[in-house]
Amino acid sequence: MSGYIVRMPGPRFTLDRSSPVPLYFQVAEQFEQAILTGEIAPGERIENEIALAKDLGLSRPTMRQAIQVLVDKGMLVRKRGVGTQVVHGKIRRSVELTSLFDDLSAAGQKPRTEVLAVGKVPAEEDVAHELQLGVGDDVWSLERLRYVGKQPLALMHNFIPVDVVDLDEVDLAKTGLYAHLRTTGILMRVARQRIGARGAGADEAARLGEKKGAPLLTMQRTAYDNAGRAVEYGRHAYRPDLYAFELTLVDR
Amino acid sequence: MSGYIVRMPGPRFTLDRSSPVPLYFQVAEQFEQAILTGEIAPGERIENEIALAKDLGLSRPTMRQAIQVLVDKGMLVRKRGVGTQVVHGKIRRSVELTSLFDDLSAAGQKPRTEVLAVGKVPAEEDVAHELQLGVGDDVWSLERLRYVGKQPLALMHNFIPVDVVDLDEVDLAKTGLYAHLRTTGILMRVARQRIGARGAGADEAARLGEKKGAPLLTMQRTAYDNAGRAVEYGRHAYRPDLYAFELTLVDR
DNA sequence: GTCAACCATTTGTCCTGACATATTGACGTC
DNA sequence: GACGTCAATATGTCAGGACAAATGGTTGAC
Repeated sequence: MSGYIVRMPGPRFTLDRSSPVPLYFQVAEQFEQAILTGEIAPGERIENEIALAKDLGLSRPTMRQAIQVLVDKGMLVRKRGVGTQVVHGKIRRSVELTSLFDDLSAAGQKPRTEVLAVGKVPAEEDVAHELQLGVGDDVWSLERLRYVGKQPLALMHNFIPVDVVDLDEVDLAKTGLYAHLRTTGILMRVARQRIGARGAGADEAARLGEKKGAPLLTMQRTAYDNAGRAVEYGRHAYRPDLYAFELTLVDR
Repeated sequence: MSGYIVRMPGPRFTLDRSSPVPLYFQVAEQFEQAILTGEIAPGERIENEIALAKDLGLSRPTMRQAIQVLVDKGMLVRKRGVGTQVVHGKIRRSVELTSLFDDLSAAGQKPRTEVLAVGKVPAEEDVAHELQLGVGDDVWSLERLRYVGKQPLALMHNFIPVDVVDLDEVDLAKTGLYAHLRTTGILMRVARQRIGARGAGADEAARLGEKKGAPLLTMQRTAYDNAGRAVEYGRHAYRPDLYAFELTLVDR
């Protein structure tokens, strides 16, 4: 035998076939836990698909689907003829379809949001173009300033078509915009982002506690729902000393 | 019947079963072409999986796999009980495991690279950490300045473990670093990136034709090969008026 | 006329089975 | 001892079938 073989005949992997959670997902979740806790070490090979499937009483396609989930997340790497092993390096969360509010909440920090302005405005040309509307059509305009502790972190400006949601009755200081959209049944499936940088304007600088011309990290995002309809367009500016985008790329 | 049904019984979809290219990939490629050329319009529903599989003489799993490729790219959206349709909005390339050189070449522009310094240096702490080496171990250090036309665009600093590749005999002014790594059999499968911004230092500013303190877009990337071994760590700075990162996020 | 229940459609999940292909190590020959 | 060949192993691809679940329209009852 070459090198050490694997543990993980799956001593405490449990499957609930009566659960509505798909089997492949149950397996993927438990594998992810085992990797994150270090129970399966980085670089370690896991057992082959067929044996794993047999151990868990699953078919090979289902087992493959479970492994694929983690491969897509960049936690596992497959090598034909060799096996599947855990990637080295600490795992970072990849960019997902969530907002900064979710990010910070998950990180255990205390984000605070100040709503600067909410209201309906006629869409300018770029907004109309991104949201697939006509120039001058009414859209919600939402400007917010986000803090972490006492530090201003991000200046966010969102535009939403008026027929998507009604923002008047929402306390956006307490609820994240994306969280609210989710509760109303708006599911965002695809988003296109553009990340760049530029110098701060005078007004931005004042809001963010920076000087005019100070470097800002910028992000523009257009999000689309299930039906391919554009539901949100946002232009945001971040203080680069407090925020950065991390992402994991996987080549397939 | 609701709405219009679909074209695309696949008049000129061709499959080559003797080709080494997987069938699902052949189908995905031709579908992608049809979408990019507008032959299948945004918002349009495509035929259901079973009918498509039958038309092309494939099994449903294979057909699903083909569609999944495009769903992962954010070009198609599936809805259970309804069907699969083309996403609205123009499709942008998502971030992939390629370098700026590839990006610009593909865009038809003429990138030029000036090699500022190549050599072996002892790894500093952060470099050693990212590359899973000891502090002081020799690594290749590669500094390059990239131009588009006469405009300096990016200042790039890469670090590569000495046992991964020999950079002495390579003309890095003509060959992209990633392209060279690929030709030597180094395949990068996973990369973790961090995108941020900061003000330019005096030396950077001079190199990039900017003023000291001017906003720069920064990217740090650590790439891992098949075996999960760290093969490259790079710290790069971009002129934000000439470059931005675009990416497509897909929620699954 | 309104609303609930039903049903057809379509994707989601899961199974069994088979063969192809890349990789690695062991064996055997020179 | 060095090198090429072969076999074992593991993932990659593909087929065909079955049932579950969500969606949206239609039908029927009130």
